[in-house]
Amino acid sequence: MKNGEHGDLMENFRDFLRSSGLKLTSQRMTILDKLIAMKGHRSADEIIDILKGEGLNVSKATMYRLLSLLKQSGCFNEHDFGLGRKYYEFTRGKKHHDHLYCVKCGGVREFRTPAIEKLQDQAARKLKFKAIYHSHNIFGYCAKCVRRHHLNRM
Amino acid sequence: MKNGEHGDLMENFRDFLRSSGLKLTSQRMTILDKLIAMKGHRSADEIIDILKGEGLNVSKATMYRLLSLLKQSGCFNEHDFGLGRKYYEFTRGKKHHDHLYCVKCGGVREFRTPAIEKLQDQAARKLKFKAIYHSHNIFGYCAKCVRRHHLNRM
DNA sequence: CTTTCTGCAAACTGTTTGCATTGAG
DNA sequence: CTCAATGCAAACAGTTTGCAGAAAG
Repeated sequence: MKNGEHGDLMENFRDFLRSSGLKLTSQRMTILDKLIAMKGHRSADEIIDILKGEGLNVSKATMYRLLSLLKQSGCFNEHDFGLGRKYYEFTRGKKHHDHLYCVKCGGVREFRTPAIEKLQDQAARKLKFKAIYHSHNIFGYCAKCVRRHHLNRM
Repeated sequence: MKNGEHGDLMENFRDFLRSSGLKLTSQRMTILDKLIAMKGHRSADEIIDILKGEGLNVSKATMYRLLSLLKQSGCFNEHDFGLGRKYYEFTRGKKHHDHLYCVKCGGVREFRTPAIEKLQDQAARKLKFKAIYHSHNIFGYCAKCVRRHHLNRM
């Protein structure tokens, strides 16, 4: 039995599989193991490539099916930044947050502003709109890229 | 010469075409004419279907190319709600706004909360992130669908 | 007349699905 | 043993592109 967030993920996901009558295969264990190691926001193809680099071949079909289960189980979040592909992120039990996407390097950073959530709930309520979830993304240049590419004066 | 927002759109877009060395064809005029009439947020396919219903056949290629130009010229906005297709909306000179998307009927409603924009700018600045634009979407049930489908107690 | 526009079909990208084989419980 | 997991290739949806003929400037 593994420790820390690794153990948590395994346990949560195993519970989810059991209660859905699904199976925890050795391949799923191996992939999950590596998914935790690669932090951050990744697309399905990126993940497959990284795994291949580590000597683990996973078919697209299997990858997409696994990501779908991880999303359903709540272990992973799926994000759409409007770039034609989806990005997946291990929740690590984090609270909901929004994203800053760097258009230069593709890096993703998170931000959390409870005051914004409150205001947006108010806005929805005022229009009698029953909100379920939201997606709030800011696009621009991350600190690193601003420095590296002299974008200060833009 | 047409009046009101129609005339404005035509003039803006004509200027854009001229300054880019492009041509204002009769087909483009006709389509723009009808695009103004169909208010709201529409996907390329929806637009093509509506036009076909009015006896105007436009190929996908032409539609996508025109939408791309309308976006570049600033006459139309393009939105991605993470649904696998893009939606286009005539700007009508409106200020930037965010969206409420109804997962039941697909309807889109706008909201504008300057306080949120301010807070999000602050959040970005705090992380030394140079923001260019953002997209903020709330998903849920619109007032009509809540009433119609008795979703009050959800 | 030169260059862009248009429609068609083919290409492309990310994702999903059908099917035969493999493997977990 | 039974039902789910896997890999492969084919299918899919939205969008883009190459090309030949039509039309704008």
